[in-house]
Amino acid sequence: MKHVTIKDVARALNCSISTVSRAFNDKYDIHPDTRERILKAASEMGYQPNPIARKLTQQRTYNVGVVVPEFLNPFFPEVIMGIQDVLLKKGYQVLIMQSNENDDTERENLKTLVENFADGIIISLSQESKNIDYIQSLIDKGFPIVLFNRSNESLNVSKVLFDDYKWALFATEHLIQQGITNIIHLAGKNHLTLSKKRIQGFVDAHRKYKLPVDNSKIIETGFLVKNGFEAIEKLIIKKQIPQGFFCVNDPTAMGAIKALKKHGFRIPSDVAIIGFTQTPTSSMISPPLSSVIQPTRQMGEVAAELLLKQLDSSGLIVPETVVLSGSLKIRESSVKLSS
Amino acid sequence: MKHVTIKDVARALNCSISTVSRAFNDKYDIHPDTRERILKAASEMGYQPNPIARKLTQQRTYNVGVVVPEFLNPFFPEVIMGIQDVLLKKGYQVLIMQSNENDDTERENLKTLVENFADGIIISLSQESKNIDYIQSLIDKGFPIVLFNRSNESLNVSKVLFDDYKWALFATEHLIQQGITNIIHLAGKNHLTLSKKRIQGFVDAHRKYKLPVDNSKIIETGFLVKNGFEAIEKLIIKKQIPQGFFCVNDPTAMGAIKALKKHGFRIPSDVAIIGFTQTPTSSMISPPLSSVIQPTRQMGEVAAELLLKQLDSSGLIVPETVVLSGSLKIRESSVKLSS
DNA sequence: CTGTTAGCGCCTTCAC
DNA sequence: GTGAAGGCGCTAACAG
Repeated sequence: MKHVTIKDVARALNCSISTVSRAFNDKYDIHPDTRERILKAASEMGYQPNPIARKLTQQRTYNVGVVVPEFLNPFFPEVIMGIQDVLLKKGYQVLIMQSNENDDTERENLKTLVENFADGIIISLSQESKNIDYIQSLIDKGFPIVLFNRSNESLNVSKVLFDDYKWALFATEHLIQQGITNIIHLAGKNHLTLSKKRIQGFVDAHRKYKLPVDNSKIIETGFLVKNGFEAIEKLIIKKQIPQGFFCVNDPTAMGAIKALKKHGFRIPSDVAIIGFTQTPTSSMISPPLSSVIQPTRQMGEVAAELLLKQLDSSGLIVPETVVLSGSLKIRESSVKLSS
Repeated sequence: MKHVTIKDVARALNCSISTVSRAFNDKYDIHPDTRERILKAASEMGYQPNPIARKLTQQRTYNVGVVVPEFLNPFFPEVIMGIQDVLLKKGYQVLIMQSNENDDTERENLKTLVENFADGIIISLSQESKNIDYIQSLIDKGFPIVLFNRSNESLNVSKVLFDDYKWALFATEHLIQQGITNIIHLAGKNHLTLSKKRIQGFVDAHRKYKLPVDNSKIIETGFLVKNGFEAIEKLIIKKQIPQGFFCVNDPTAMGAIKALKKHGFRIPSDVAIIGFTQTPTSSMISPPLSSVIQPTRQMGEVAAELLLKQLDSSGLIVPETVVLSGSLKIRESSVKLSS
C-alpha cells in the first residue's frame, strides 16, 4: 500500500512541495494555470493529501464523535443516518460509539473521542447521567458539543429536543378522552429532561380534565423492552393493573404488552396502551401500537447543523435549543372498542 | 484545548523526549525506575501521547472500518457490538459506515476508509455486489479485509459465515414435516452466497422428501420489510399464495405477514411462515414468528479476531473461513394447528 | 540504558 | 506567484 506523497508530485512537476500544497488549499495565492496543472497531474498520479498528516498540522481532525446509549432499537440508528447525511457531505468522518446506557462506558467514549481529537461531539445521554459535570467541563473548555433527545437542563449547550411535554400531554389526553381515567405512566429515568417533560405532560393532562394523579401513577423504569416487561410483572403481583398505560417509549410499551398478554389481559379492551417515538415494528405487533411520531432523522440533521455552526465559527457561540414537533399515530392498542 | 506534549514532559523531567517516548512504548529498553517516574509525572501533567502524531510515524492508524448495508434492523448493530467488544480492547477505533444497500455508496465507504488509512476493513456486502473486483484489488494489495454474513464465493479472503445451507434446509423441513408441501421461498439477491445457500437448502429439503420444486417456488426479493410486503402483494394478484413461506430473513417475513393479514389470510392456519436470523421483535408480532437463531454477536467477535490475526502478522496470511451454527426457534407462525 | 538525529506528510510563515 | 525552511508530536535507528 505505497502511497504517492506531495513530494512525488512536486518532483514529477519539478516544482516545490509548497506549491503543490497551495494547489490543494484554495486559500493561498497561486497561478490558476499552475494550479490546474498540479491538480491534473496529481489526480493522474493518484495523489491524495494524507489526511493524517494534514490533521497533525492543522490541529483539526474532521472527525466528529457520536455517542448514543444503544443502537439496537432503530431510533438512534435513524438519527445517526441524519447526522451522517449532513456531516459526510461537509467532509467530516463520523465516529459512532455506544455507551450501552452505562455511565462509565459513556465517559470512556467521550474521553476516547476527546483524546483522539474529535473536532466535536454529538451525544444523547445515557440513562444515569452521571457525566454531566465532565461534559460541562468539556463545554467550558470550548469543546463543541451538541446534545440530542436525551438531555439535562443544567447543561448549557446547543440541544435538539422533541416537544416531549406537549406530545405526552396529547398522548395521555387521547386515553382520557376515551373514558379511561385510571392511567399509569411507565416513565424513563428521572435524571433526563425527556423523562421529566413526559411526566409533566402526563400529569397536566390529568389536571386539564380534573382527574386525580399522584406519584403512584408514575413508575420509573427504563427504555428497553425488558424494563416494560418487568414493570408490568411487578404491577400484576400487586394487582394494580390500571385501564391504561402511557409508556415512555415503544420498546417499553412492547414489553408491557408482552407481559400483559402473557397474563391474559386483553389489549385494548382490558388495558389500553400508547407508546412514544414510533418504532417501525410498532405497527406489526399485536395489537398494533399507538404512538407519538417523532421526526427522528431530522433530529440528526439538525444536531449536525448545530455542530457545524460551532465548528465553523472559531469564536464562542451562544447555545441554542431547537425543539422539534411530531404527531400522534393512533392504532388499535389504545382504542377502547366498547366506548 | 491546549494539550501537553511529549516535549513538555521531557522538559519537566529534564530528560530527552525519546526517553519519554520509550516509557510509553514497552518494546524498548528503559530503566524501570525512570519509566515509572515518567509515567507518573506524565499522568500528573495530564499527558497523553497524541494518537494522530503516532499514526503519522507508525504508518498505522489503529482504525478499522466496518461497512454494513444498513443498521435499521438490529442484526448489523448487534454484529457491530461484537466487533467493537474485541477491537476496542485492543486499542482500535471502529469506524462504522453504512452502504445503504447501494454499491456506489459502498464503494465510497471503502475508498474513504482506505484513503483515511484504516488498518483493515470488516464488511458485509450490499445486495448488488458490484464491488467484488474493487474489493479483490484491495485484497491483492495486501489490505486486510474480513467478510461476514454477506459474502461472495469468488472473493479470496477470510470470512465469517453462517451455515445457511443447513439451517435453510432445517427450516424448510420443519414446514414439510407438518404436511405443508406447497412452499414458496422469498429469497435474497442471488449475487450473495448467503442467498444461494439458503436456496440450496430450501431445494434440498424438497429433494429429501421427494417433493417437486422448481424456480417458480423461489422468488428473488430483498432483505427489508417492504420487500416481503411487495412480494406478497404480487403473489396475491396472481392468486398464487401457497401453504407456507420460508423467508430469507425476519424483516421479509414480517412484511409478508403484514401483507397476508391485510388480505385476510390467517397465519398459520391458512399460511405458515418461518423466517431467518431471529430478530428481537419477531417474538412480539402476531403471530410470533418462527425463525432461525443466528449467533449474531459472536459473528462480530469472530470477524474481529480474524482481522486482528491479519493485522498482527505483517506477512501474508492464508484466508480462513469460519462457519457458525445456530438453532431453530419455533413459534406460532409456522405451526399448523390442524395437523 | 539514554540522548541525538532524522524523518512521517503536510501546512505555513518568510523571503524573494 | 513561488521556493526554502521550520514545525505539528511522535517514533526509530544510531551512537555512546
